[in-house]
Amino acid sequence: MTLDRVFYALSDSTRRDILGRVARGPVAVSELAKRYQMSLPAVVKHLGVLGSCGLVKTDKVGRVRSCTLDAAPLKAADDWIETYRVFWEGRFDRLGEYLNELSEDPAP
Amino acid sequence: MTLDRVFYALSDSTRRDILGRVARGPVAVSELAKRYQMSLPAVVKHLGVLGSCGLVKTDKVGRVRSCTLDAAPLKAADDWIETYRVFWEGRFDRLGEYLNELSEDPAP
DNA sequence: ACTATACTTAACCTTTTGGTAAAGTGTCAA
DNA sequence: TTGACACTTTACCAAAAGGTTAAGTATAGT
Repeated sequence: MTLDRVFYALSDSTRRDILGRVARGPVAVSELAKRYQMSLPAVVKHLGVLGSCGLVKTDKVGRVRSCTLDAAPLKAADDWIETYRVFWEGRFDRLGEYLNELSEDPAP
Repeated sequence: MTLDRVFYALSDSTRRDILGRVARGPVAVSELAKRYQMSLPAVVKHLGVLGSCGLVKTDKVGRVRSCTLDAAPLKAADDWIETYRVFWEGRFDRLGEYLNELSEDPAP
């Protein structure tokens, strides 16, 4: 599922850092790569992970590929986590309604 | 980092489904395993992933191990995602303050 | 004591991930 | 036109992930 890949993309600190950087505005791939102690192809692979779940869009003009953030998939991730908010907020008076939101499906 | 493991734990639909189940109350391992088309050791491995990042606590009494939800790590994940909320809500009037929240550190 | 239950552990297998190095391609600029 | 730059592609590697089966251990019930 898409949600799988979004959460997976977020499970690496380099990729989260990349999101932090592209959130500030378009960045070139090589510019981005300077921030990390790894080869450029490695950074490109991380961008591939972020791109395949839609978190980062790229646009190549000339020889420069610019990367920008698309936060829409983060909303999907947030919506999923949101269901559990009552548990860490301790609003057990609202627990019932939240439990009803949780699916009762047999298997995934 | 812990956040790595939390997001990683959430990147699998079986594990997310397990969270949905334990949220409803304590469940035994074998009871849980009945829901999935995989062997019991496979389910135990998923529980290991969920346990190692703190999302699921277990308590063995007799020969039965009961699993319960601990949503605290979800709050950490939510806090991270929350920083980006402005991007999918399109509140670009507030963009500036959110950008300041994003860390400016050189490398992770 | 015997047996079924509920895990637990171990060994193994395949695929995916995250990285590398090195060579190739396309574009800009002097 | 020549060279530097910005990727891009390819081939490779080690480790981790997700699953399997099979055997082992501890407890509960008869």
